[in-house]
Amino acid sequence: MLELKDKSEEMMELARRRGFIWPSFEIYGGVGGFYDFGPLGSVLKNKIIQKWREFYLVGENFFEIDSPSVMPEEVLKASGHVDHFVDAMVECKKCGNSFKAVDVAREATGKDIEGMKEAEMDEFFAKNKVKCPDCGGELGKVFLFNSMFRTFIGPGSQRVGYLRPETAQGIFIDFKRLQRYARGRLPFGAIQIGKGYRNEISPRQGIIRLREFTMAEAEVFFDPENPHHPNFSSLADEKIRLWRAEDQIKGEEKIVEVTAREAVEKNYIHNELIAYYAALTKKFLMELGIPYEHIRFREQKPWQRAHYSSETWDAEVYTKRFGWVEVAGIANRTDYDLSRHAKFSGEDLTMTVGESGRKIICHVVEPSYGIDRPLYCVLEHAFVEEGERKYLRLKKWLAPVEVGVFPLLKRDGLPEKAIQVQNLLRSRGLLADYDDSGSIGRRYARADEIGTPYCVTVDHQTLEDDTVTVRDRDTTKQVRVSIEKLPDVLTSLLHDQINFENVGTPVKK
RNA sequence: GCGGUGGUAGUCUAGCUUGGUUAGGACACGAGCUUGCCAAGCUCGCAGCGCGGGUUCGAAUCCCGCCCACCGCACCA
Repeated sequence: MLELKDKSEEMMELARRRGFIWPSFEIYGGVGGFYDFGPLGSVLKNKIIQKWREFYLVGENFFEIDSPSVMPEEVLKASGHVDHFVDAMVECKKCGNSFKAVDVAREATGKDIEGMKEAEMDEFFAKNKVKCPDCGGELGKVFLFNSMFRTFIGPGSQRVGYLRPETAQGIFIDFKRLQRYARGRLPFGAIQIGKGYRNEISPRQGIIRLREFTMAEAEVFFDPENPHHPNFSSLADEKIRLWRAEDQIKGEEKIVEVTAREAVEKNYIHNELIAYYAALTKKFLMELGIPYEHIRFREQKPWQRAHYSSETWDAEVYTKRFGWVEVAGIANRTDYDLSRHAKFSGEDLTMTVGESGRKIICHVVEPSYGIDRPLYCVLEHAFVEEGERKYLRLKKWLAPVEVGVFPLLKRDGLPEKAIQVQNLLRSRGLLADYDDSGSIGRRYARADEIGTPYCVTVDHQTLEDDTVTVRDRDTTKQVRVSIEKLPDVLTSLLHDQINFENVGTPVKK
């Protein structure tokens, strides 16, 4: 176990050193829960987002929108976040420390006061003569700490706003226009990719718990009388591993492996759309390079669910560092959000369906993904050690540098030729980096470390016949390819469309 | 938030106990030489005591506060 932890620490050190992930505000000492993506991390992150768009924008044919991160208070009152996104706290009048009211009560009296109103908590503390757990001082009144970042819109601090805790609300707000855009089609989906903000009391676990993070969310609107996905059959036979709430409650770590169809038939998952998106999520994660056995879906127990959810399945990925990590959640949000926004805004958010002209409030199934967490999982799973050789075995298409271009020697015109090759590759849309520093072996090692799948080397033979060697990261084998064919060959290789052995003449070591 | 441990170049680290060193090394990085394919070698170079205060003639070293990281607890809608 210790050894495994060292390995993931080594991976994080690599990520920091080579420009994937950096602590934010570092020269001012840093602030917990915030991270920057460096040059390589940014590309990697964007590639993950691009893949997600392939799944949801292209594959599902959903509508993408982009709405503000700052939201006026009314929106989040309606959504329930102002009231439910909170912790009750007490502050000591003497030493000034703040504590969770529930914890202080449990520590002092052994009683659970979860669910009480603030006034009831005040009464409870007074009756039980509860003092500050740190200094024994008098406790102040219970107050609610909301985990949303609060701000003001405009000068004069009149209008309260919050940084959005989820991108989803932006979609619900636009429902009227979206359903018109969909021209009556149901189900239809809308997606949004962007930052979300949660003012965590104590962020931990590096990039796993951030105060500002990127999420990719889809809201699938459907008629509650017809909760079917038109393409369910295309994923019905996909296998998924489920950890049901029932088994969790029994204390059993029992995983049932079923197809999406069986999950619905056996009533493990109570909604076909959820089963469909679970299967799609599994495919997405595997596409990023997460192995099947390291993916499971955990059903949230009733009391764990968000205030808006009637059923939630979390997609979890196994990591050495943090154990099972939630990377996506698929929730049945019912008509909660639309009903609430209809009520609070006074707008009609119903939709008319079918020949009967039936008016319905759409129900919503929400597949909601983090981007930062899967990115961590991708890095951790990609990091391999083969003796002294340590490198990222990233999926080829995911690598932030796709090709390294090296002159074998720094003379005889080889650097100039290599730069020409690099320019050719970049002009064809490939992320190609040039490196002429140190021995050729060192350069291969540098490239391997950041997961560069192919390295092209220009040697003396290049000057004679315009061919170069192409080296495969995983096997270190080389083939000789003509420069003319190089862009197409590399592009095909990156998308696993051809076999490395078949792209050119093998080079003897 | 609580308790514990820690913070010295890009990275890993010596020095801290017992205050006074030009703060040492290794790797990495850069320049040059060398090098016809997998972290070779040589020369030179860049670069550091988390932040703020205090004690002291003098602080990387002692004291206080803060920040950050790691472990455990709690939290994770």
